[in-house]
Amino acid sequence: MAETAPPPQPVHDDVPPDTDAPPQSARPTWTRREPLWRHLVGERLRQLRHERGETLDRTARRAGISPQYLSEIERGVKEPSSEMIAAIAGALDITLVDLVSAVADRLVTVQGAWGQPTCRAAFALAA
Amino acid sequence: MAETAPPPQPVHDDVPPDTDAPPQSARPTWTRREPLWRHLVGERLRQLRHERGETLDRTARRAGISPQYLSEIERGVKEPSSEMIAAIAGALDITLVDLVSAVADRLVTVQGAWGQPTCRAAFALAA
DNA sequence: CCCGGCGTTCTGCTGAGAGCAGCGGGCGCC
DNA sequence: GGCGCCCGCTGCTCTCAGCAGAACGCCGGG
Repeated sequence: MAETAPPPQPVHDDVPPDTDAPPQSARPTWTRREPLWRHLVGERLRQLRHERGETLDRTARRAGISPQYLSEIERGVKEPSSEMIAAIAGALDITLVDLVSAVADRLVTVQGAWGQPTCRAAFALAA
Repeated sequence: MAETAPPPQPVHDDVPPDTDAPPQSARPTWTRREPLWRHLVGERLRQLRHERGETLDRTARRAGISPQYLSEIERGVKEPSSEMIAAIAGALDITLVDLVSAVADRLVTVQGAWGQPTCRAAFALAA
C-alpha cells in the first residue's frame, strides 16, 4: 500500500448480527446507520431465492459458484463482483434490471418508514 | 484457483467504446446485451458528478481516492467495493439509497424504450 | 508557439481479499 | 439416531483493487 494516500476509512460500522438468529430471520445484515451495497444486494438475493423456494446449494450450483460463497454473499460478508451478481441473478431467473430495481425498492421501503412512497405505491395511486 | 469449480464464465461481453468519443459523451460504457453492475453504477456516478458541476479530481479528493481510480470506476473499468461506492456517494452528497434508486431509474429508462414507465412517470400519473 | 485545466491511458507495484475446499457445528424435522 | 439446510472457521492460491508516476489528448486562452 502506497504511503501517500491512506485508504478511505470505512464510512460505516459493520456490526454483524447475532449469530443466534435463525437463518430464515428477516433481520437485516446491518445494525447501524446505512447499509453498504453488498448488504443490500445480498439480502435481496436471499429474499428472491426464498421466494422461489430454492436452496442455497441449488442456486449456487446453478450460478456456478460454491454454496458457502453464495451464503457469504447473501449475508454481505463478501463483496461480489459484477459478474458474480449477474451469474446469481441469472440463476434466480431475474435480470440485473429487475434485481437493482428490487434492491432500490427495498431501500425505499426501509428508509421510507416516515412516509416516502415506493414505486408500487405510486402506481397504485395512479390506478 | 482451485481445480474443482471453474470460475463462472463472463455472462456478457465487455466491449469498450471508441476511445475517440468525447469524455462528455452520453454513450454508455457497454455496447452489447446487458451491462454489468459496475457499468451502471459508474455511469450514474459520472452523471451525478456532472450534474453537480464537479471535476473528477475534486470529487475524487473529496471521496478520498485517486482521480485516476475514480475515472476507472466511472467508466466501469474497475470494480468498486461497497465502501468505495459509499465514499463516492458521500462526496457527491447523495445517499446510497438515492444512488441505487437512481441506478434503477436509469435501468428502467433504458430498458423501458418500449413503454415501461418510470417512477417519476408514475407519480405524475398519480398527481 | 506557449500555458493551464481536465480527463484518459499506460506501466508497474503491493497487499488485500475474492473464491474455493475441507471440516465441524447448530438447528429443525422425521 | 438420521437427514437437510445453513453458518463459521481455517487455510490456500491467485487475481486484482487501488495507487503512483508518467505520458498523452483535447480544449481554451494568451
